Amino acid sequence: MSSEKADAGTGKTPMRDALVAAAFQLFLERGYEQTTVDDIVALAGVGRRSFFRYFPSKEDVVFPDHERCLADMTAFLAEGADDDEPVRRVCDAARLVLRMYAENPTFSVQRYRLTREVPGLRAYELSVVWRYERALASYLRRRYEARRDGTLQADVIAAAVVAAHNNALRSWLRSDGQGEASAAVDHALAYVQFAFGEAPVPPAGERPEDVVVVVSRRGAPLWRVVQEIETTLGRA
Amino acid sequence: MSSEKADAGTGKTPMRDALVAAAFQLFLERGYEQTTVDDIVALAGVGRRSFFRYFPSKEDVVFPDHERCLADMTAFLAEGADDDEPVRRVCDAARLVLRMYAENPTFSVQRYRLTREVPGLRAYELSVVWRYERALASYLRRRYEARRDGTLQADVIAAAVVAAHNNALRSWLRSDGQGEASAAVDHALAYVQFAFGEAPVPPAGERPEDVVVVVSRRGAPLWRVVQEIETTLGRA
DNA sequence: TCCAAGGAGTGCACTGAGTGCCATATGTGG
DNA sequence: CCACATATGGCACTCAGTGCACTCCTTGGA
Repeated sequence: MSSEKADAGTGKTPMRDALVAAAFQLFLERGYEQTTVDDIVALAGVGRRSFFRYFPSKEDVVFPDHERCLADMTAFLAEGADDDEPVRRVCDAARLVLRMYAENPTFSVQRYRLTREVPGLRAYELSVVWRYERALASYLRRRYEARRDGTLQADVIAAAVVAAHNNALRSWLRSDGQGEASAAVDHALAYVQFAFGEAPVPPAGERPEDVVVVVSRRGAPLWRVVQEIETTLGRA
Repeated sequence: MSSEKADAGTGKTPMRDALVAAAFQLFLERGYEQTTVDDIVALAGVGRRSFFRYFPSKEDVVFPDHERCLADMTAFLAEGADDDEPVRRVCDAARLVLRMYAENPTFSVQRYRLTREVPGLRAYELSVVWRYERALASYLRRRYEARRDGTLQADVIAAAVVAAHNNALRSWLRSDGQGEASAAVDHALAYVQFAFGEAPVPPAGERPEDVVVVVSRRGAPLWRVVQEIETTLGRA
């Protein structure tokens, strides 16, 4: 009905936005810990109680859009429940987070500076990242149910994807949001995808028949063989 | 001198231990959030102010030994600054953490249950784990300075090692500390070591000459070759 | 034996985050 | 005009954490 909240789920409200704006203004000019919730609500011209209606804690106002992004990621993974290449799927899911950061470069950079300085915010960010990681891991766990060590692989790959994503994201944030963020993230994720045995975006024109391999001693452990290949190709 | 603190660095004092004991007794019988710092100091029979002398926050009393363990890990990595196989080194560093957990199985299991239930403690644990991960990552960053994408690889491998370690550790904790923890962790870490191209403990008797590989088209990308090998060996 | 000096522990008052409860608008449909 | 729900505000309270000053107690020296 038209009487429902027009922005159900998105979490966008004039009040909410006003609080975020007031909070960041003060955080940037005095610092996070030097700003009390009373300061924020005073500047926003609202009651103190309303702040905690919109944000369960003072830290939450710094990450106003992660809740929505996490929901997006969960939905994205749910619709790819039968993707052929699960690792690629979680990499694409990670790109959703990057996209959110890239939508507001200046805001993201400001927030990055804050979280780097303030230990409390860094800790809070960890718990946010942890939820993304768990979302990726539980997707992979479902996909790897049949495998031996499926949950182990799921956890490790999820952690690797998150680490690669964050490595690229942070280097982009450190450069004040200059340049193309997605290129760096693509590169980082391709590394992970390769390490865990899925092909990164297959270079067109490259067909299975193009590579012929002969291996002696079929019982040899895979790691030995790979080592040998690397030497043969001169990439060690 | 004999006048120095007898336990410099270890953080062990009668007072500290008494506080930890009192805290856990109350946490287990009433729950973490239902226990105030005043309750703890009352039970321990000490002044409230003393609590915060030994523990910067209420959460810290739940992880009384991680500070020391982190220092041990840093030292361990420092003395292996020229190890031939950095990945193995960080895996061994991770085993130090496992050892700390395994030294007090019942305590570790109790703490595990607490951290699983209480969101605040889970968040705090994340920041502890994060410090371990950063220690591993900065070791690897130094070792990989020369490599292209050295910091990326360092971050990803550190995250993978931590994830593998935690996967095995948690499954051990879930089983009430039954069985041999180190076996599961060894298995998990071997997976990571393999995925990132270092050989896990080389099966004795296995020599480079045992494996002969012939590859056509030396220009082919490594991932394609590995894929082919896997199919050839029937492990896909 | 007496006297500094320093550290360990304590008491007290204060700030600030977060919560529960109730009062007050501000609609909305009957 | 009346229920009724929903958004907001005010107030009082709990509790974590901090700064400061005070009391011991130990140790070492004269």
